[in-house]
Amino acid sequence: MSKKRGQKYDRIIEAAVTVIAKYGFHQAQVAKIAKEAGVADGTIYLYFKNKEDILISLFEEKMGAFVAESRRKIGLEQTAKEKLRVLVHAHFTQLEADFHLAVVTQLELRQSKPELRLKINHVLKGYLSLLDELIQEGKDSGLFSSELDRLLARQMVFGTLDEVVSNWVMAEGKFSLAKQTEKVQKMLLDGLVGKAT
Amino acid sequence: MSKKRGQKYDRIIEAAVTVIAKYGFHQAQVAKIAKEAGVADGTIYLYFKNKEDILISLFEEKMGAFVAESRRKIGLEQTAKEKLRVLVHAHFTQLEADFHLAVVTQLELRQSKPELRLKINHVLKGYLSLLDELIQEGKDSGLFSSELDRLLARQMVFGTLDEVVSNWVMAEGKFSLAKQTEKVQKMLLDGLVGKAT
Amino acid sequence: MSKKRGQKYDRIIEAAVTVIAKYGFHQAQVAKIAKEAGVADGTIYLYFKNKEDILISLFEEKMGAFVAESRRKIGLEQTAKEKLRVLVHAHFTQLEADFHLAVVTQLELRQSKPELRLKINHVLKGYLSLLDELIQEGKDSGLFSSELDRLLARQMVFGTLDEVVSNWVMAEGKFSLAKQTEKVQKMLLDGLVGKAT
Amino acid sequence: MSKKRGQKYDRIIEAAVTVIAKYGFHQAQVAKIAKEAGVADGTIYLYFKNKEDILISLFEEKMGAFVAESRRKIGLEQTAKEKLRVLVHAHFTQLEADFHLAVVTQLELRQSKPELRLKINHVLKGYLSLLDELIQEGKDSGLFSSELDRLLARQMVFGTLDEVVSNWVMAEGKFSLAKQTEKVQKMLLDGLVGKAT
DNA sequence: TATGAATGAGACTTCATTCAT
DNA sequence: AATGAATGAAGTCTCATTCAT
Repeated sequence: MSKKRGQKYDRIIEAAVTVIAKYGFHQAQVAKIAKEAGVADGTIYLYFKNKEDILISLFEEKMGAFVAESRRKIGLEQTAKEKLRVLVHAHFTQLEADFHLAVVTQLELRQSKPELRLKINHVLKGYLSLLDELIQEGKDSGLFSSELDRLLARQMVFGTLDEVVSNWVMAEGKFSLAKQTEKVQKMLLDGLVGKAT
Repeated sequence: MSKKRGQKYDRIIEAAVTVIAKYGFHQAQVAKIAKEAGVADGTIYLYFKNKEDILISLFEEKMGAFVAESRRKIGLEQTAKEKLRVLVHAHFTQLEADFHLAVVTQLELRQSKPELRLKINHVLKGYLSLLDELIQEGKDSGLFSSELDRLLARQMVFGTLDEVVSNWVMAEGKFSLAKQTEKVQKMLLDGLVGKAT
Repeated sequence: MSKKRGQKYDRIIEAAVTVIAKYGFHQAQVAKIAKEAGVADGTIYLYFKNKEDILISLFEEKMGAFVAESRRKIGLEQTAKEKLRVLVHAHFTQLEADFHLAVVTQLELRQSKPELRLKINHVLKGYLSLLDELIQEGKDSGLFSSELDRLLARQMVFGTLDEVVSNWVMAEGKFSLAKQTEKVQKMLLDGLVGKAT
Repeated sequence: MSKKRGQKYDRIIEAAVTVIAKYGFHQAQVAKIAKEAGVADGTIYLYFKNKEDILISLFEEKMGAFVAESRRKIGLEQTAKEKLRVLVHAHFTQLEADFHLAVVTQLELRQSKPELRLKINHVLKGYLSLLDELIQEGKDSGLFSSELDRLLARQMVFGTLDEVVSNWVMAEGKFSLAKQTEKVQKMLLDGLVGKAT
C-alpha cells in the first residue's frame, strides 16, 4: 500500500514536521499537511494508511536516523565514559540542529493518543537499548558502579537528557544545548555530590 | 462561580481522575465524569467553569497536596542528602498510593492542549522551586559539588524521577516504586560512577 | 397560581424590563431577572407560570396602561384630526418617557418565538381597535376620505408610528420623539403630496 | 471559504428558506436544512462559514435581488408618483410571489440575535436608500410637499409597506397583496384625508 | 497516480424549570 | 412563601477518510 521512499512520501513527512511545529499537534489537520506538501488531501492516503501512520512514520524515519547516528558515533569511542560523552553530545547536537523536529518530538507528539504513544515507545526501544548497552559496558569495564541498577541508570540518563532538551525547547532554543554536554556528562557520571578530584 | 471545596466539587474531581485513568484523556467526556460522580451533566458547571477547569483544578488540588506534603516532609530533615532521600521517597510513595492519579499525571494529562499544559506547567513550578531550593541548600552546605549547574541539576533530578515513575506506570505498577528510593537517591548523589566508599 | 398584583409581581416585571433592555432578549435569563428583582429563581414561578408568562404579563401590563392612557386622552378631543394628533403624541410621549420599555417593545420582544408573538399580537389588538375606531370616526365625520380602506389606513398609521419609534430607539433616543408629532400627524393626514393650503 | 454561486450554495439557501418558513426560525437546525438540501451536515460548512452565514447570505441574496429588481423597475418610470406606484407594486409582487420568503423576512428573521440583525439592517440600507432617493426626487420635482421631512417620509412609506405585508403574512396570504397597490399608493400620496379630486 | 468535494459521527455547554428544605 | 441547588435535553461544528472522476 504505502510505498515508502517516494519523493512525495518524504515531502509529506517533512510537511508534517513543519505543520506540527508551526501550528501544534492539535491544529495539524491532514488538509494542512497536504497543502504544505503541495499534494491533494487524498494523495496522503496513497502513501500513508491514515493520519496516525504519518506520525509514526515521521517518528520512525527521524528517530531511526537519530539512533543510527548516535550508535555510529558511539562505536568510534573506546571507553564508556567517552561513549557517554558522545551520546549526550549526539543527542543534543542532533536535536539542536532541527528545532522543528525537537518541538515535535519533545512537546507535540506527546499529546497524541495512547495507541500512537505506544508505537512511538516501540520506536524508542532502539534508543533505550543503546543506552542499556552503554551502561552494561560501563559496568563490565569497571567504570560504572557494580551496584548500579541498569534499568534505573538508563532511566536517569534518558530522563535527564529528555528533561534538558524539553526545557531547551520550552525556552525556545534560547541557549546552546551542545554546550551543556560536558556538564551533563559529568553530572551523570559523578552525581550531585561530584567526584572528589 | 466554581465553589471550591464543596462535597460535590471533590466528588467531581475524583470522578475525573477515575474516568481519565480508566478511559484515557480523549475518552473522558463530561457526561462520563458526571455519571461517575453521580451528578447530572449540568451540575458539573455549577462547580467548574468548563471542562478544562475540571482538569486544571484536578491538577492544582492533587499537585498542591503533593508539593505541600513533600515540602513538609523535607522540612523535617536536616541535611541535603536526607532531604533528597525524603523527596524521592515522597514522590514515589504518593504516586504509588494512587495509581489512577499517577496514570493521569504521567500519561493522560500530557495529551492536553497547549493552553491546559501551560496552566499545568504553572502548577508544576511550585515543585520545581522546591527542587531548586534543595539543590541550592546542598551546594551551600558543601554536600553537593560547587560546580553543579543548579538548573541542570534540577533537570536531572526531576527528569529521573519523572522517567522512573512513567516507566512504573507503563509497567502497570507491577513493581514497587517506594523500594527504589535508596537506589535512586544514591544514583542521583553519586552518579553512574558511584562513590568510592 | 400566579397572583397578579403582588409587590413582588411588579418587581419581577420591572426587573424583566430592565434586564432585557440592558442585556437583550437572548441574554435575559430567568436567573438574571430574579437577581435583578431581588428574589430567588424559584420565587419567579410562584408569580408566573413560566418565562413566557413573564413576558406576556410585561406586555399586557405596560401595553394595557399604554392603550388606556391613549384612549383616555383621545376621548378628550372632538375631531378625528385632533384625536389623531393626540394619539401620535401619546404614542411618542409614552415611549419616550421610558426608553427601556421602548427598547423592549420595539426591538427585543420581537425576537421571541412565534407563540409569544401571537399572544403579544393579541394584546396589541386593543390598540389596533382604538386606531380602527379613530379611522372610522374620521370617515364618518367626513374628515377622512370615504374611499379610505380602513384596514390599510390602520396599517399605515400603525406602521408609520412603529417605524418612527423603532428608528428612534435604534438611534438610541438621540432625538426628540414628541417633537415629531406635528409633522407625523400632518404627513399621515395629507400624505406625501401634502395639502394645497 | 464560502464559494458563492455553486449549485449546492443555492440549494442550501433555498432549503434554509423552506425550513425556516415551515418550522420557524428557532426550529431551523442545520441538520434540518442539510436534509432539506439533500446534503450532509458537514457540506453546509463547505459553503458557509457558520449557521449565521447561511442566514445573512440568504438575506443578501434575496434582498439584493429584491432591491435590484425594484430599482430597475423604478428606473423605467418618469414621475415620482409613478415611481412610487411601481415601488409599492414591486414590493408587494415580489413578496407575494414567494410566500415562504415573505414569512422568513417578515417574521422569522426578526427573531434572530442582535449580531445577525445588525448585518440584516446593513443589507436593508440599500432599500432604504432607494426610498430616500425616490422621496427626494418627488420633492425636487415639486410633486411632493416641500415641507416633507425626508426621513419621516421614508419611515412612513417603509413602515406602511412593511406593516401591510406583515398583516398579509399573518393572514397566511389569504388576500392579494398586489391588488392593494393602487390604494396604498393613493393613501401614501394623499394621506388619510385624501385629495379633493 | 492524483484529485478534492463530500461525508457524518460525536461532545461541550446553557438555562428553564423543579422540589426538598 | 421562599429558596437555590440540581436537573438534562438539545444543537453547532470539526475533520479524518472516501471515492468518483
